[in-house]
Amino acid sequence: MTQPRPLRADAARNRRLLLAAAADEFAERGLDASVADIARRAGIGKGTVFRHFATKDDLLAAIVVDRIQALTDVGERLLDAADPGDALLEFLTAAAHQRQQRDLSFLQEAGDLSEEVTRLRTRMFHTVHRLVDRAREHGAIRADVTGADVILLMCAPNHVVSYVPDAPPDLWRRYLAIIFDGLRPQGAHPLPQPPPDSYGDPVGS
Amino acid sequence: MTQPRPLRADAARNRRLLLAAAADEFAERGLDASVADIARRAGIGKGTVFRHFATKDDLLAAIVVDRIQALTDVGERLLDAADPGDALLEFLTAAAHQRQQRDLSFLQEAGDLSEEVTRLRTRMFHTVHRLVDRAREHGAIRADVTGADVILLMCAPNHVVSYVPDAPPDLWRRYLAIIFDGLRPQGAHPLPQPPPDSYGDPVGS
DNA sequence: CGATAAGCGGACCGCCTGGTCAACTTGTTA
DNA sequence: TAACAAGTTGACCAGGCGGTCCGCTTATCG
Repeated sequence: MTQPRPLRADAARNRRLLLAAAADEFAERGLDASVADIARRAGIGKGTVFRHFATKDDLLAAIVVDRIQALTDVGERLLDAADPGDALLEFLTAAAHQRQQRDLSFLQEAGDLSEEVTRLRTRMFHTVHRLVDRAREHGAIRADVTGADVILLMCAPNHVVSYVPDAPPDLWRRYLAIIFDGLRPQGAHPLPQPPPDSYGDPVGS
Repeated sequence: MTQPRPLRADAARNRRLLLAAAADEFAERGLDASVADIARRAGIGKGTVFRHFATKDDLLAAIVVDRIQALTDVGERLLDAADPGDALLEFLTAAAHQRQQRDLSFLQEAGDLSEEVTRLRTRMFHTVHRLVDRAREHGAIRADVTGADVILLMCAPNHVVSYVPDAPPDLWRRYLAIIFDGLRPQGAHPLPQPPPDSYGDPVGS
């Protein structure tokens, strides 16, 4: 069902170099990183990039799929943690940690890259909803925030930090802590607007 | 000291159309909006754009200067409000409100556009620091957050909302409320990282 | 080893971008 | 109204982009 013939050894090596270089380049320069630069960084020709991935978006999708996959795994593993509040915080920490480089908006902006990305993202959103529901039932977060809220806020710590030049690598933890405090029930003020009704919601949930 | 000759009537009109079109276009498409599109939207020729502003960055700077100016005015007016906590919240509301369209990162990314932008931005940051200091002294926000923190978090509500397609125009208020709750002293957990030491800090303050 | 196809790479293409320019139009003023 | 400077414009340019292609290299395997 998958490829009948395995990659040639050098091709496999180049593919790894390419993915690593692309991840770095996207992380540093954002989505506008040029294919030529990525190829140069990987030490391969530009043509080789397009042999491995038909378009630049396909290359990006491959990286994004990887990240979403990893994050979903973390989330699902945390679903039966003892303390649901800690579990949610840990999940958000993992999410921000894997994105600690420049804000890529990996999970959000890359929405329409491919069917696979969409599918995996939906699955990840589903996991977040369950983590949030558990935390809410446990009284660890306020009653009026939803999974969609958390999904939207998930990227904020990285985004915030991206503005400060030469930021210490763990600065995002500070803003995650502030935002998470805003999600806690203690001292919560009523929210002025309803949550977005469908964003990030698994269909029918 | 300023221009000896006033603009011709049609030129002034075009300038206004241009600035309005550019603001809209930047708001909708972000910083990548093309000069040609802006000109088309304004109903003028592309050459005319460059007669009014030598470069695309100059055009952007003109808009940014305007926004920063307006925001600083709001902030300074709020400096002697009765309730410093409310004043800070109101300032953040004004900041998010003026940026309620697509996330432009006006204040942050546009850092090096011109000397004037840098100067005005520094002045605005100074105002924020004073608002935050007052709010903290008044016990309205937690002791461990700084002006730099608030400056960084200022854009987060807009950024967060920018991910949801067809968001209700006031949705950002919801996330501003959550983040502001995270800034309050009630139920605050200690922050894991020190604040950025210099970002947004007026020199020597 | 020798044959073969998988893999490689850089010249090349079309497109779009920010920016220039010289011919043309028009508001202003005496 | 006449004359001139201020303003307008779209064709044009160089540069960079994603993507293609074909002659060359090289890993693989009988």
